[in-house]
Amino acid sequence: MINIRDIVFLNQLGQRLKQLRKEQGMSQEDLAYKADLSLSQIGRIERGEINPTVCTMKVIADTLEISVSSMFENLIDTD
Amino acid sequence: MINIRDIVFLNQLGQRLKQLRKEQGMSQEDLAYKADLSLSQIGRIERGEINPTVCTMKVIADTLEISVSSMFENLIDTD
DNA sequence: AAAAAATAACGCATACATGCTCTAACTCGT
DNA sequence: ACGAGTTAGAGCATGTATGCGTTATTTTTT
Repeated sequence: MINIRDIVFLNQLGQRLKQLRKEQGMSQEDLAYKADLSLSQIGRIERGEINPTVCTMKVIADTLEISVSSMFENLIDTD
Repeated sequence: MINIRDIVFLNQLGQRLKQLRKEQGMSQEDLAYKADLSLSQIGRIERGEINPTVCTMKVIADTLEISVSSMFENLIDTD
């Protein structure tokens, strides 16, 4: 089975999430609670450790009151 | 473990993908080959059967030569 | 109508996303 | 420096995404 994980993309997405979360003055725990996700999962996504599912990103976007589309905009180059 | 699958959202995304693919005159097999994904996976996503990962959607978006962000725009209500 | 192409629908094996719990390491304000 | 809050890290269990076949069904072409 081929691994399609795109590490650069996942890091960018993680940074983007962290930025959006902080803009709302929320801690990872706040976001986890409101989105009904685990705290560890929020951390792993922000660190780019995992390849989350689209529904996970949707509940996060809903919680941050933004569209899924805009969640994937302005992805920041990290390296 | 709580299931966060959003069936409505996944159906919308599947329809959106099918629309984008057909706009390019590609078959599921064409897309699968170019994106280096399995044919069955493309079908399952278009049917809204599964909750794909963001990297899967990224390789599909890349193959369709669109941004991930626009992949999540214009999601069509199916109900 | 028949053939061909495309899509759907199976089942199975493997990898991994997610939740949970605990501990460690930061980052603050006092 | 201390303590409180926040984030990181690790390990385990479970569900599921994905790939790979194969067969059925649908759609398109001739």
